[in-house]
Amino acid sequence: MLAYDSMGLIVQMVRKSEQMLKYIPQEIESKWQQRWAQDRLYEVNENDTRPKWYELTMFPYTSGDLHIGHWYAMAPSDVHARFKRMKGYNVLHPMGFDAFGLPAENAAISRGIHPFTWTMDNVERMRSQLKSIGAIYDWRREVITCLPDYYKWTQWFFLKLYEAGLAYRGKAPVNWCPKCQTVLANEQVMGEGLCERCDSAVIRKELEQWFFRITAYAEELLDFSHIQWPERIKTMQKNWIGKSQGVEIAFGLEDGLAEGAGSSQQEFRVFTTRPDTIYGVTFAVFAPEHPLVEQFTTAEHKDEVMHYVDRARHQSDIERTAMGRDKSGVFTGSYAINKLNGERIPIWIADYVLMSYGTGAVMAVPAHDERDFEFAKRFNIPIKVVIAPPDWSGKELSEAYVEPGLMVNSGQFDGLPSEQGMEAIADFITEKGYGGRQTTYRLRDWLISRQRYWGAPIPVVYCDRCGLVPVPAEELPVLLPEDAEFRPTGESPLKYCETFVNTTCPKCKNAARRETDTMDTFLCSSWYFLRYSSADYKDAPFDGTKLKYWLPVDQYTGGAEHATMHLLYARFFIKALRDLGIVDFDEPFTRLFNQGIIVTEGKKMSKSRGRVINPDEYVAELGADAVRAYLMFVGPWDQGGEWDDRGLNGIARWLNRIWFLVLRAYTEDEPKETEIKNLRHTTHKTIKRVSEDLEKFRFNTMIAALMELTNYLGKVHEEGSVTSSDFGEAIDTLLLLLAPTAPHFTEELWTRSGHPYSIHNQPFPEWDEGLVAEEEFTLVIQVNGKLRDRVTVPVTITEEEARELALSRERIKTYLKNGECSRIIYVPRRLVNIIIA
RNA sequence: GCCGAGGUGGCGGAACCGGUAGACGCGAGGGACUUAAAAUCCCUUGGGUGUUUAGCCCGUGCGGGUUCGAGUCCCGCCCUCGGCACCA
Repeated sequence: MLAYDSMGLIVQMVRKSEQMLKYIPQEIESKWQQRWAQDRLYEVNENDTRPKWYELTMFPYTSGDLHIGHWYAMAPSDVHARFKRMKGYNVLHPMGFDAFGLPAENAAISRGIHPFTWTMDNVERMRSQLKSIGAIYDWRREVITCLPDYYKWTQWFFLKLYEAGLAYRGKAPVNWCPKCQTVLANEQVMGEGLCERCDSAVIRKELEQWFFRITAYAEELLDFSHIQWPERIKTMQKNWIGKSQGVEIAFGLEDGLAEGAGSSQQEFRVFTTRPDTIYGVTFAVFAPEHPLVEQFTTAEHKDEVMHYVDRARHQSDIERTAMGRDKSGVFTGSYAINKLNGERIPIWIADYVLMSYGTGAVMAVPAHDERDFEFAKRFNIPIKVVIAPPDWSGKELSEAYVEPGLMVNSGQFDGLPSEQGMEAIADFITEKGYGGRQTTYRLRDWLISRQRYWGAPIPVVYCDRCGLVPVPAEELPVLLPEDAEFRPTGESPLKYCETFVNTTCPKCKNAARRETDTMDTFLCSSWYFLRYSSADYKDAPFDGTKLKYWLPVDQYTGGAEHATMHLLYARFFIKALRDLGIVDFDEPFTRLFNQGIIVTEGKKMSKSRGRVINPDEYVAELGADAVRAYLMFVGPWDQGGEWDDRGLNGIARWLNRIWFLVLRAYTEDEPKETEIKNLRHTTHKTIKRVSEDLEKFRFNTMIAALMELTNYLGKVHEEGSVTSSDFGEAIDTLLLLLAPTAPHFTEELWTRSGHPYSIHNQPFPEWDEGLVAEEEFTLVIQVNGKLRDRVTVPVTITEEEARELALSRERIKTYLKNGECSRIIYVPRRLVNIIIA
């Protein structure tokens, strides 16, 4: 036995030598990354006996540097993919770049760099940053959407959809900046309806553009029964598609008022979800841009109406529909006839009616619609109650009554509850031939035209003789000209690029002009996940055999901000391809998980506010593994989290403790059976927790479980209370459980502790339910629902024993003195609650 | 306004199906080691009270309710974040 003093000295010396053993990530991370790449450890192929698992992360836009938000998306999904890999799946987890789009063009305009150069420089930088994550990306499959090898097929898909009648040209009002000569996305229109680039007033302009007929799939897109997606996202898509059922009904136009062009129309149609209120119609309203407006406006109102229409056209959608705005409108001088009661009602135009929804005209029922009520009040139009509110005395309403009720003032339908009235009137209208039941969607067709350079050119030619001619597939790709000029005006460079515009007609070989619009980048991202299956395939967008093997995507992860755009477009695209016989599945992404956003100082990171965390310096200092683990620890992945360097230090300390634990010699000191049993129990419980957490993306609690195991093993190490082999087994388990999270760190420790390379080819540990099972539990004893005592008891305890034990406890007895025990509640494996009156 | 998510210590967050609130980590305080600092290790850490290793009271945004028992369920509010915006 050593004396205490010298014992202390030895401990000191050991501690000192440990410091020399310190975990230095810089020495191991690049080493293993190189080794894995050299050994093609993560390259995957189709000839594999394991079941396939396609785990996809939304590819990043090539905006510049990768920031911590990218890591927050990439690292946890890689952990999940690695977990699946260790669980015995043949895992495809690819990476690529969404490379077309506005920012590249803006950089070109403001800094004189060609968009291609700007984008590819960003790709280079982002790729090397991505490599530092230590993910299992199979880089042979990289996809970059702005390369001709890729966009050739984007164009090919366009042609396919065109042939199928799913792509068409049409006019659509858009946000148009007269100065920039470009269409603006809603988000590019600033508050007052000004262009974000040049501050000019944005107007609404009718432009001839290309559309995809996504509305043809509206009904099928509402069916989520074959995919496992978050409720949140499904609800958002449902609301976005906005199905509503009602009736379309014709109103007559009063004769003799129309003056305009020859064949004047005798009626018009409106859509309503409330046919039960049709007797309460006191006016009709048309959208200002409705084509009939000109026809039925009377001479004396012409000036006023034209003025209003013109004003509406100069307002953006945003401005026009801004909340809290007073209703505006003008009377046209014409009247319509309500066919059900023969009443004559004035026709107005107002900008609260949208041309893009329903028929562009509404029957207004001020008594039972808030907007119509407001409008009627403003212009002194009668308000006629046809659905009686409860306890209605026949008085005027102070606000619209929109709830169901009994029908009044409705002719033969009086007395019917409004729900029945809807059906009765719908039937009546159908019988009389006035109209019929109709389903309407809020969803509009997908506008894919962009008046910009940096996108895939729409492969179409306009010929004076042959008209619109699609470019034959063999002539693809229609290449973007390299020599386009970027003028600060923001005008579409293609329009002014003679060498691009001037071409020959594929049909008649005479001079013709190319379409100068390019395609929305959401098109590129609607099929990139197909390309990963065979990224270098030359004869088609993908190799059919490989596609069949990998697709659909088993697990997709990405931000919830894509709920109604990318995720909906991709679903549509796949359904369209399926109907064209190009793919044989219905949905692109079987499972979906949305991660939250990582914030600093409680706010979203934004480049403009200088609040962006760059991961590089943290990776350089503490290692990618620490950053990976930290990002998963900050909070539930779907809720995002707060970036705090101090928390990152905590993770680094934890990894250090594991480092010592594994490499420091273990000495047995009288191993005890109970301790060995306890060790196995704890280890297996952790395997279970970690496996279940990983499966469900609950990364934060998974890390906590591993920390607990580490702390426990630390104690065991100090006490030497189990055999060396038992301890070694537990350490191996810890490393295996940690391997998906900290791939470099665990590979180093795995090989250092004498195991053959590579830990990542090891199966994930399995737990033994028998070892997980508890032998004891803490029985809680409550009196009147308040915790008063607890005892550790065997799980085999019977109710009778538990009751007796509870009542026999000294502490409980003191409570029993104060009153009669009226009842005892026993919850197995939990508690005894004694009720004292 | 509507839809969705959320509100728990000084902070990030745990808590299965209604059953021990605060796991795990950060931060803070104290101690050990050190000439010193860093690093590391140990102890304490929701608030109050107390005879200070017992015990008791309060406590999960606010107000009610259901229940033997509520962070969890119900009703009514308040606040934060994300999305959508006159959809007939």
